[in-house]
Amino acid sequence: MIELVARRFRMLGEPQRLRILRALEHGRRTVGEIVELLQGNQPNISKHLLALHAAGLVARRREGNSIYYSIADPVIFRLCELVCRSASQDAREQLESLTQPEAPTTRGKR
Amino acid sequence: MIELVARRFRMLGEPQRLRILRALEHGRRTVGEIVELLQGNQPNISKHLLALHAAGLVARRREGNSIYYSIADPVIFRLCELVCRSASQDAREQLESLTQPEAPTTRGKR
DNA sequence: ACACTGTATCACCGCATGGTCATATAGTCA
DNA sequence: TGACTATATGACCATGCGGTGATACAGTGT
Repeated sequence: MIELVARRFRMLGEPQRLRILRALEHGRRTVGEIVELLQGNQPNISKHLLALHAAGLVARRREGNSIYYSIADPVIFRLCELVCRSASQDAREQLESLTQPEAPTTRGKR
Repeated sequence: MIELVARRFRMLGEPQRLRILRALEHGRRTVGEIVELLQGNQPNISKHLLALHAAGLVARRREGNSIYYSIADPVIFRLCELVCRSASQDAREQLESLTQPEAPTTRGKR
């Protein structure tokens, strides 16, 4: 169980994959489109897409000669939003504690 | 930005770290307590705790000779719950599609 | 100062994984 | 069938990272 959850998180733990998911946020895209969009090289993108597909995060559909990928599990974006918010807040606090070393607040001591 | 988010996800992408976080879910614990609880070896646990601390996910407080770690960012558990739900649902669907290869439903084709 | 406990650090190994190039495969069209 | 496009696969390298044992460091009590 824990292993499964960890695998999912690991899937989201690569910047390139996050970029790919973001590229799919507003609709399906073919491999080629994503490659061009991210300025990546084709085998790399393809590999990541296959991994995401194996993890059940994206769906895959052949159409003619191309293959369209799309988000299969929208929960992804909620996850990213949560992490994003929390991370940016964290960064802000760290900045504060750097600029004003004296901070007798309750929630410091990180 | 994306790099930061990815780093957070990667932090959650190791089973051992998830176990550590779970051990902290209901309150702070010392390193030794966690080591004993997870049957791990001390340097390993210590390393993970330091990493989690550097990532801002756990807080750290010295008390006498021991060091207490605690959850710094409860959003972690919301993340885990979301992933957990989605993962288990996914697993269920995969099972279904294995047992009944004929599934003319709308949401198949994964 | 010494012994003792708890935690962190160092050095090392092994492995999983991302990036990349070359190449294979599937599909389309003539 | 053959040429062409789109995607996947294989082989390879480099590297990041987790696990582990030995050891250093910090705090406490005597």
